[in-house]
Amino acid sequence: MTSTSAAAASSVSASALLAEILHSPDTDGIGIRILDAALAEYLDHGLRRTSVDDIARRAGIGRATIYRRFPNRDELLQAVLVREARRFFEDIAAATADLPTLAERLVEGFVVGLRTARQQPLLNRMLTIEPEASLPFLTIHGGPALAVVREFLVQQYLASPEAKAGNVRMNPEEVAEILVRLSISLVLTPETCLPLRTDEEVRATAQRYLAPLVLAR
Amino acid sequence: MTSTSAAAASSVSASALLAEILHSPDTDGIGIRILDAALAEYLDHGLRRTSVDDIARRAGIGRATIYRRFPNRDELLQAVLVREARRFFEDIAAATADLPTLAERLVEGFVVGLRTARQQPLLNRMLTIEPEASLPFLTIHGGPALAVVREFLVQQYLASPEAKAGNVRMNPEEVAEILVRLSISLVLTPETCLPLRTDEEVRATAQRYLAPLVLAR
DNA sequence: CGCGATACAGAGATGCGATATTTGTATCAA
DNA sequence: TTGATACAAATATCGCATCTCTGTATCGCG
Repeated sequence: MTSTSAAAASSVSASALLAEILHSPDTDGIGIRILDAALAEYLDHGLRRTSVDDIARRAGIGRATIYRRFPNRDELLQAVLVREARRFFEDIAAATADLPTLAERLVEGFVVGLRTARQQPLLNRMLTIEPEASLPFLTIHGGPALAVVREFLVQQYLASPEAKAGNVRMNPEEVAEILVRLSISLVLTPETCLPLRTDEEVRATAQRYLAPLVLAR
Repeated sequence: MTSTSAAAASSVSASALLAEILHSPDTDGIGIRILDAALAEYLDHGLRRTSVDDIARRAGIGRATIYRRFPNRDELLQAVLVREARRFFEDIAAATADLPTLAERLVEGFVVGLRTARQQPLLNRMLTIEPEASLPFLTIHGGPALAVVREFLVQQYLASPEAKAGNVRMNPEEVAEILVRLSISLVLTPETCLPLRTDEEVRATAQRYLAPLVLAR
């Protein structure tokens, strides 16, 4: 293994990567079984200690079959991460789809995003058992990840009826980035004096400190 | 070397650690030479690859002398970090001492804090050459560091004339934590869409997005 | 044709002694 | 109080052998 890197996406633009995540091609039954097995192995033994053989055995298929779907080990990991990211985005989108105002989308997106990220099994498992591999992609090499989530939120904001009506003064990119940075920070360093234990607390805190960002400038 | 850890401060309270930093005993000439030499060695070769011998040779003193001032290798590192932290706090305090309002202190503290952190030689050097050692103390084990800076900012806010007058509605701890989390995030992941290139841009951005926090709730 | 199984070379990881360095303490003379 | 030296124990480092894994090719099979 040379890189363990799954965020080699640094070169492509954030919006291109986001599009790839949101419209990732549906794989067939075997493809899903491979991704499921890979995810399970990653959770059990980490990225480092998971071999393609382990995944194949868990999926009950031949190792060659995996190489027929995925160019190499790293791209398989990439595919697993893309799927998790898509699920993450779908959760947020589902929770904010019916909200008309920008402020509501912002607050609820933060609530659901933070909760989902905090509960994300793979993310949290990697942070605890393989921080040396995962931390860099959320910090010093976190530009791409940050940009993708930011662009997704921008998309969500711009899709709101209020935004479509055209009376929005805030800069969606900038506000989104602030929210994403705070969320990442809270996932990486959960110890906080902010009331963020329950969803209700998160909502109230976001209401108080983040909702006003809609009016900035 | 067993820990490389300098943030073993997890057990002591943040305010106690802050007091230790702000009122760290002034060392004599030799003590300063040791700290200077240690800092220089850390910058040149990193924490991992610097031995007590290296530091002694650079300081032009005997190795035993170092052990007479500092219990062990780790506490020497600790002392260097405490001194850097004190300088960092002093920079912020000096820049905001004459500012009467809470909002001004908040904005200028952010401007100076971000600039100073971005330019901090040791911090940036460690993040680039030894991320595996430094990243955890700003992320998964970043609670203590976060709390110390937060408590310092709270102290700064409460020292403002406006706060002393008693008409402050905001929760200083919570607002401070948001600022610190954003600052750390920006240092760890400099890639941003926010206008934060020059001091003027940082000030304007803080004015727009952070100053309103004073009025929260 | 896609799958599972097998074989294979090259790369990379792992384990393990031997060696060298470093740590922390003690002791000495200046 | 300092610098120099000595010392044992703990770590780090290195070389080397071994093993595992990756990625590709090739087979027979349903």
